[in-house]
Amino acid sequence: MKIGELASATATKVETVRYYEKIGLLPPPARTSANYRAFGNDHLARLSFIRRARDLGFTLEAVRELLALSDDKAQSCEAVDGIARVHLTEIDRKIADLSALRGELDRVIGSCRHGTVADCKIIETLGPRAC
Amino acid sequence: MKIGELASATATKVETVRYYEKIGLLPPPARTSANYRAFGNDHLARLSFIRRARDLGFTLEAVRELLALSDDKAQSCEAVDGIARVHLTEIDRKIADLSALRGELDRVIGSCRHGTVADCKIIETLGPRAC
DNA sequence: TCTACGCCCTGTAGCAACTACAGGGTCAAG
DNA sequence: CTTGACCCTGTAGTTGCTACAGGGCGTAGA
Repeated sequence: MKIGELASATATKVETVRYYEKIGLLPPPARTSANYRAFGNDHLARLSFIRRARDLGFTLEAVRELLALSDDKAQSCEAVDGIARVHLTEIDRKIADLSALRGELDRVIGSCRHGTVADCKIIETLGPRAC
Repeated sequence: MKIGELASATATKVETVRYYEKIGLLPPPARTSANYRAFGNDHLARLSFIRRARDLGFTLEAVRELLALSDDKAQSCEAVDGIARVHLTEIDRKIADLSALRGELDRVIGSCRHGTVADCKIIETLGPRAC
């Protein structure tokens, strides 16, 4: 399988595949006589794994750990569960932060009286004399 | 005012202040004979503005626009309102995305039976044969 | 056979928004 | 007179890609 085929099979860009190889997330594939990368089904499986984990918001570092864990089938999956739970906590924190921010921004926008910038409540809120 | 004082007065790191100057967000201040930056109250006000806008999640590019608008006091504040509304929409989208992701991750974690990696539902979900 | 086109290769630089050095200079206190 | 805290410039690192530049390969049509 050439890099373009692998990329389209996993909805990834060609450059991203090469990037994953460069940072050691994908093992270097065999090469054809023309020095083209020749990927196998193991690469397809691994890249699919990476993409799904990324879609779930895991960082590349977390993906790297998950891949290492998934290679050791006999191990208990506590570590896997732990990584996922830490990630969930982070997402919860982000949602909370964004919601608070949303509320404040909404308040700021609501105070706009659509006059000139001189009386703009939004600018005033940001300025040093407000608050 | 020296850079350290300005930084601590605005809860900013010294390097960040220098960075804002470098990218033209803060005007270059006067210098002392020892070549130390000497900031005035205008700098303090401007940096406070920048920090508040950043805390509300505006990008530096948006902050740059807001600063430009706030300098033109006679202008209508429609543009300001517009920038804020666009930003609010983006935040709403981010919250929705994160919430969807959170739900999926929660489901994945809930399926974990705490056995070995070989039977781990989390790993399975990420792998190519699941789903 | 030529050539045009699409794919492939490497390597480097760019994005946001900082952060962290390295390698120096200055200044006030003890 | 030395110690330590602060200041300076400039460069490189962070995350996760993305976008070239400048070349090579392979196949289909004229």
